[in-house]
Amino acid sequence: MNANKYIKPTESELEILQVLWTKETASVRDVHEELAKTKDVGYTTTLKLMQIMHEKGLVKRDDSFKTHIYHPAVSKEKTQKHLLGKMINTLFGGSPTELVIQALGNHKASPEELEEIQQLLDNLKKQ
Amino acid sequence: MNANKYIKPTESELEILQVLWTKETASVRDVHEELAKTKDVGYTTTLKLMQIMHEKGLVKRDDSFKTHIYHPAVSKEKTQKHLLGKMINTLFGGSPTELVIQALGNHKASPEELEEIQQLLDNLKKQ
DNA sequence: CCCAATTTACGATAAATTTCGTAATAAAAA
DNA sequence: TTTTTATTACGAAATTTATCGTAAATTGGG
Repeated sequence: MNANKYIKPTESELEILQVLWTKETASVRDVHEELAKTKDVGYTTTLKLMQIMHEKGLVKRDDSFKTHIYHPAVSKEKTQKHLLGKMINTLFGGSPTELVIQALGNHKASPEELEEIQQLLDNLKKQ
Repeated sequence: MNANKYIKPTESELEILQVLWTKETASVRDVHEELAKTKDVGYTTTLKLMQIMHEKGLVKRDDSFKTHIYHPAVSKEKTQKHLLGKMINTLFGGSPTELVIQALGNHKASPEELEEIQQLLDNLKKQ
């Protein structure tokens, strides 16, 4: 039996996942150099975090070479869904609509994006 | 001079703010009884958290009576905006549209709510 | 006034997260 | 082979967050 319990990534772990979702595959150094662009942090800190993420099952790795190669073990979509759901509950009183309105009201979207949302909305209305 | 720096509420602090935003004004006991409905936690824990929130400037209080009366010092809207913005950046690659699509796709909304979003969308398109 | 009940203050501990130093290991270069 | 460099492993410290027990203060009822 696989418990398969959802593990909530911490703030720092999310930053690392972001990099891995983009690169799909990366060494600790790859990830660290990416993080170092926007953050002042030591190499071994990133290493340690990625090791912990491996223990938690947030990432997989190929350690058949000296330089281990990591890749995400949780999908971006599932993680987005979980954390979004949580935010809707703790910050928007359980109303996804309230969140959508805030998001659209406060953050600019291009006409193309608005059209994309329109189509999704049309689909939802049909059902 | 007032630094006026944004303070990110922790998970627990957000739960308390939720209550205060709804009740507008509340004693520690009021808040605690609300939290206790869904959470197993001691009274002094809630008290301590609210005291810390007061130090941080997240809540204000009237302590001219024995039972102190608290109320939020940060608005729901501003807090939503901040945390939503952060989530858009760290989890949705900076695209509010991606977030909206996730939210609408994964969380049911009523026809009335869809209509509300439609109207907002129409307004945004006009500009 | 005195007692019981409620509330705040305070401090200590626990738990989770982040940080990094040092040593061991492996690989590459000289 | 010897030396240098890069990487991982490990453990400990620092930081942040959450928890609660105990004591002091305040209030209202008897």
